[in-house]
Parts: sequence; structure tokens; C-alpha cells
Amino acid sequence: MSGTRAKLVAAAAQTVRDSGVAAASARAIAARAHVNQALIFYHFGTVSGLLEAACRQAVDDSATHYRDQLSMVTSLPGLLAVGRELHERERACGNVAMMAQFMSGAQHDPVLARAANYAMARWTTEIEAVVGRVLLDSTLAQIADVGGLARALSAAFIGLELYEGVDADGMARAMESLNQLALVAEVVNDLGPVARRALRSKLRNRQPPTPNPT
Amino acid sequence: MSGTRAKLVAAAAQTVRDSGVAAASARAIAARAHVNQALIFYHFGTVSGLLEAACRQAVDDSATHYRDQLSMVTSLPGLLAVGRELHERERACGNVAMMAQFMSGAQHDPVLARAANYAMARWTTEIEAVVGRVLLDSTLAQIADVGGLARALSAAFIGLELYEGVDADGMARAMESLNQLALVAEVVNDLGPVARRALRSKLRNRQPPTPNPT
DNA sequence: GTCTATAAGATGATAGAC
DNA sequence: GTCTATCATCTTATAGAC
Repeated sequence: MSGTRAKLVAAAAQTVRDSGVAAASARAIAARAHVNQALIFYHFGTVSGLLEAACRQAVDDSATHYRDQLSMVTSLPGLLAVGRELHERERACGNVAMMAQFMSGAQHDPVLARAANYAMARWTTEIEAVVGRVLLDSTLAQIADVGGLARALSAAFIGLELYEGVDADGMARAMESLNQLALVAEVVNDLGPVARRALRSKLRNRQPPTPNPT
Repeated sequence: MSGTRAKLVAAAAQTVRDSGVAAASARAIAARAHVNQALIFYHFGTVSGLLEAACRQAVDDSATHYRDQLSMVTSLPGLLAVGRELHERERACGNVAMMAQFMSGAQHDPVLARAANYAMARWTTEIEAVVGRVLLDSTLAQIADVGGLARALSAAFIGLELYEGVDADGMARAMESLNQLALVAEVVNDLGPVARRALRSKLRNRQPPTPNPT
């Protein structure tokens, strides 16, 4: 198999990470790969085609890499710990920024849309599996749709990444309060059967808040 | 004042809404405004300058428009209702998509970054004020940083908007589970002093989950 | 303020030699 | 598979007439 393909894929990913999808032109990518510009069209047809390949490979690599770590998680606090570490690492190496760029470009490019769809599906599948396993028979699983939460989380992190580039301090504050919310989630999740039943009944017919519940 | 300026600003916003910031070239915008392309540079110096003006005006218009509605909100359920309606309307008219495009472009364009920073600050300020007023002396206000939550929410909605363009069904599912979480938030927020103290103490020294809390 | 014309360069993509 | 050379098109931005 051609080493040129791999070089182009890697260069494409790095170009998007560094300079965004808007600057990921055939010439810019080829220059970074030390490869002739025309080869992009020979191997991938279009620039979008190359970007799609880069997106898919990046997410495949990442997901595979974290699979073992995620499969060993058994508790919600443990999941939050691994999740935080995973997100921090992905963010540091630029993969989250890359995903955000692909998502943005996907809004008006069907090829990028397919790539971004694949990437999001891959991550939410992974997250859904762990979250579902961890929350089995706990309070939160009975209240919320795990798949929906996984999707909301993935999407939210994309937004937070973009927000960081616009207001780093604000993003840090947002992350802190999400961590606080995670603590609340743990507490709610660890409710005993009595409190859990109370919460669920309150969710059913929540209209007038009772003054002093127990 | 020049009507051309206004026409260009409106056309720029609409171009970003329809075709994204990548396609918002001087010629594309000028064509939509039925105005000569060179006037963009005469009035705004650069294309980014025009986009910045468009971003600022769009967010100013929106924020002003919702100010009265938001100022009348007094309860958390009421806030969630207004918030949902606001978000749905902004989404429908394309303002959320526009913001997402600006945020993406902002990652590698300092002028757009300034515009996006202004827009996010404007919204979070507005949200923070209402949320702070509504949550006054309630459970959630004592647990979480209201400003951080406002920022996290704003950023999350940007991510959800991008996600929608990539997987509309997935986005709908994510929104539903966020609505479920909002219900939980309402219940937690309406906890009486007894349960509230229990929750807070659990948050302080949460290590071994007690089997049956009350 | 607005126009035409144009510079100066980047872009995606292809043809054809090797 | 890889290269050079090139086309047609698009881009930002400016000069100068009106």
C-alpha cells in the first residue's frame, strides 16, 4: 500500500488541527506532507475526500486507543475521571479542535458531513456503552435516555472547544461548573431506593413544589 | 448614515446563515446586497471587518429583542420555558447556525474571534442575570457557579447546532434528554431545607455512598 | 460614496510525460 | 504512482475615474 496516502492523511489531519478546515487547501496539505499536490486528487479525488479519510482515521485511532481504558470503568465516579482525562488528552493533541472544524465544515459540505457523522456516531456509541453499563439499575438510568445524554455530551464538548478559542477564561469557568454538576449527578445517582422513589414520583407529577420533602 | 452599510451588514449575516463563513466572500455578500464589491473594503476595510459588524449587530438585535421577555421570568420552570422558546426561535431564523460559523472561523481569525467573544459575552451576561435572579436562595445557586453554568449552556447550544447539521435525529434525542435533565434540575432546586442540607453534606464528603439516605 | 478595471495571488482540478 | 505544467476560476484588495 502507498506510503503517500498515509502521509497525506496525516498531513491533512495536522493541517486542520493547526490552521482549520478553511486553510486546509490541497497545496497546504501537500506541502506539509512533502508530496506533490496533484497526488491528492489521484488518491482521494477531491480535497474533501482526503479530509474525510483523515477524519475517519483520527477518530478510529482515538476510539481504539481508549477502548481498553473505558472497558474497565465500573463506577460513575470512575467514568467521570476517565472521561475527564480522555477529553483533556484529546483536547491537548488537537483532536477536539479538529472535530469542531469538521463539524463546522460539514454544515455545507456533504462529504465532510458524512465524515463528521461517522466520527460523532463512533464516539457516542463508545460513550453510550460505558455509560449504560455504569448506570445500570441506578437512578439516572431510570430518569434519562442514556443515548441522548451521550449525544448531548459529545456535542457540548464540541461547543466548549470552540468557546475556548474565543474566551479561554470563560471556558475554564464553564468546565468547572460542569464538574460541579457531575458531583450532583453522582449524588443523585447514589440515592437509595426510598429517595429514588420520592424523586421519581416528584418527576411524574411535578406541579406545586412541596415545602419540605423527605 | 449610509444605507449601503446596512445593506452590506444584513447581506453578510444572511450569507453566513445560508452558506457559512467559508462562502462569505466579498463578492458573494456584495451580490446579495446588490452593491458593488469594492464598497465592502471602503466601508469595512476587510471582509472580516464586515463579518464582525454583522455578528455584533445580529447579537445586539436578538438580545435586545428578548430582554423584556427575560426580565419577566421569575421561576425556574418559567425560565426553562422561555429559554426553550428563545433557543428555538433563534435556531429557526438561523442565528445559532450563524454564531456557530463565527465561532469556528474565530479559531483562526482574530477579528472574528473578537466578534464571537463579544457575542458570547452578550448572551452569557443576559442569561447569567436571569438565572441568578431565578435561582436566588435556591439549592442550585448554592451548589453551582451561575456564571459558569450560563457559559456552559451557551457553548453547549453551539455544539448542538453543529451536531444537528451532522445528525438531525441524534440532535433531537440529545435535546430531549436535556429536557429530562432540566426536570431533574427543577426537582433538585425545589428541595426543602432538610433535603437540601442532606445533599450539600453529601457533596462535601462524598466517598462511600450511604445505602439508604433520607 | 460609488463605480470600473485590474492587479496579484490562491484555488480545485486535469492532461500528459515519465 | 508520480511529476510538471497548466486552465479556469476565484479570492482580497487597490487605483483612479466619476
